[in-house]
Amino acid sequence: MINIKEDLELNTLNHSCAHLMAQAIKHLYPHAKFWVGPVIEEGFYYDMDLGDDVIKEEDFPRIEKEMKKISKDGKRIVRLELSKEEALEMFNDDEYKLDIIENLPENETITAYRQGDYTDLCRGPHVESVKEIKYFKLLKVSGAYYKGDATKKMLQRVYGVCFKTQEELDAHLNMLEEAKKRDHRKLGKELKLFMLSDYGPGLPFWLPNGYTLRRTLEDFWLDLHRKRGYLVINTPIMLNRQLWETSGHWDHYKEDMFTIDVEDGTYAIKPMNCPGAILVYNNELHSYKDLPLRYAELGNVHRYEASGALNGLFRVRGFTQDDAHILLSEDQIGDEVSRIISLYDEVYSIFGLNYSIELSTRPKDNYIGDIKTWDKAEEDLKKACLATNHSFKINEGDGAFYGPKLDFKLRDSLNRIWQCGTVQLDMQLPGRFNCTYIDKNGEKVTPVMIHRACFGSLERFIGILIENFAGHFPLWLAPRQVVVLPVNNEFHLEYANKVVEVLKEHNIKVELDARDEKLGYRIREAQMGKVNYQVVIGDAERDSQSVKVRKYGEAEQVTYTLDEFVKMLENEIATKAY
RNA sequence: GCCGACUUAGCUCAAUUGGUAGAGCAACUGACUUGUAAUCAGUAGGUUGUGGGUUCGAUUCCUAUAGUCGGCACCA
Repeated sequence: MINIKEDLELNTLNHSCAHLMAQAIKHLYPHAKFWVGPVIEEGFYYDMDLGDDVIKEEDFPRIEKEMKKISKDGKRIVRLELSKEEALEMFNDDEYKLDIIENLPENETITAYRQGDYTDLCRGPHVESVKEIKYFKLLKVSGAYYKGDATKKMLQRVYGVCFKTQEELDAHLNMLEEAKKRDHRKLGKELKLFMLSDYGPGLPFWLPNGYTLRRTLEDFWLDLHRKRGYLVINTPIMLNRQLWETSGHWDHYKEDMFTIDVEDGTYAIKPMNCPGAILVYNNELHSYKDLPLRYAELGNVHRYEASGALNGLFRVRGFTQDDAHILLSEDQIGDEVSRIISLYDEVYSIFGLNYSIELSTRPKDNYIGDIKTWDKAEEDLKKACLATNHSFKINEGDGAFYGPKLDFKLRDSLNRIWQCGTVQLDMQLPGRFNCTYIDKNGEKVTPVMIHRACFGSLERFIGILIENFAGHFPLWLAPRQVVVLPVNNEFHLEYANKVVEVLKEHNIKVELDARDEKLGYRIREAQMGKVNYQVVIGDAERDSQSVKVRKYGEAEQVTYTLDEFVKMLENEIATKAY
């Protein structure tokens, strides 16, 4: 992925391209008014108000043509310095620019950039002349709320990208095409991993291959957490409304919960697992000696997500969180968070995934608890990051109402960012549910709770894995590890069956493909199905009790004894190589 | 939820300005008996997402609705 932010020159070029696009649009839609047009990680966009007009993707060629024309014309880009008064005067017919100017400090010099017949309010910098802006492409158009506020008017946003050379632009567009081939929705269908139905938007169905992969992932997760001292539990899928009133969810998130009315009241399908874990904690009396108590749960939750938010496995209405709720004393927070981060490191590195950490701090208004506790908690999270050698970005005011959190962000094949892991400190819920433990002095004390999930949700994480591996999973995770192909059923089926039996005895996920088709045909299907190993059985193999093996994506054929092959597979599975 | 686009056979896609839906693959049947990415022939498969409307006639135009996709907003 090309990261424009890292290249200041490219950054400037893209910003200038946004102006060029605005100028072209202004030529074609003279009544157009422009809000803001910043550079983003990959290119730029510009938000605009076109009145009753609508720009569609089919209009892009027209706009690009106009942009090229302006670029060819080669006007210089001139920087203007204005006082606030002059700026207000210059843009007096544009309520959007006036809005920006009015919010600028009183005595600051305001700059605008002029290229030919187009002048835009802008901090700059820009390239010297529009003729430098040559290799660009408009990519997508969408609605975008004015000031990002859903209660305000919706503007139109056009996205584009600009490069210094045609080659770089082509490479970028080619990369976008390639990325589409890794799309988990496409691969999920092709490899028969999961499906979706109109009868349940956002409620994925796991097909045999996908479910096999998912179960492997779950087993891996369970083993890992038991080894790390977690107690694995399972709590009900729905619970009485009163519980959600106590937890605060009924007030805050009622609209997002699925509810069921029955004779003895209203039940809500759980949108999260924490209240269940707390009931488990409260089931017995605890001593300070027992802390931290780590309850882990693969918890199936449901949330009524906005229809427009749904997206393959990335954003769904029913999903399984690899959740854990850790109850501990305040002085244990730092150590525990460090343990959690190192666990995430271990897990993500097994899959070869890169991530970035964001620390979300106390919201401005909507928070519970005292500031001192918040500050301490935020400090604990920071220290844990530093202790485990991680840098982090701060998301000011983005924490949950009950506590600050660390979010672990992963990227999909299209470079979109998805939150997967999370570590959230909660100084509220244990109090609401009267959780206690007995301290050294025999006093009842309220513990702190950490909510944490490493994958985030199995659905989302598997979506990321599908894209990361482009559907070719490491052997330990692969739902289809080996396919055995007898050349001729009449002469080779018996030995092929024996090979299958032996592999099954060693828990290898093996299939026999003895269909009445040519070998080339079956090979092709095995390759397209991204089966890790294909084993051909013919005269030579039968006579020497061996197997001829070809690895997915490789041309080389290697002959092993059956025993060697089994050992090789077992070794590869054990090392989790990818 | 909002803005825009899309929805045709199991899958991937066609169908001139509105003229009555086609192909490849898959499936099924038969022949072929196969050595590393598609053997050949035949058969069957569709109320064009769904409901209204305009029209002599709608896959095509209008409208409502559902789903999907790209963003926006949201994401406990």
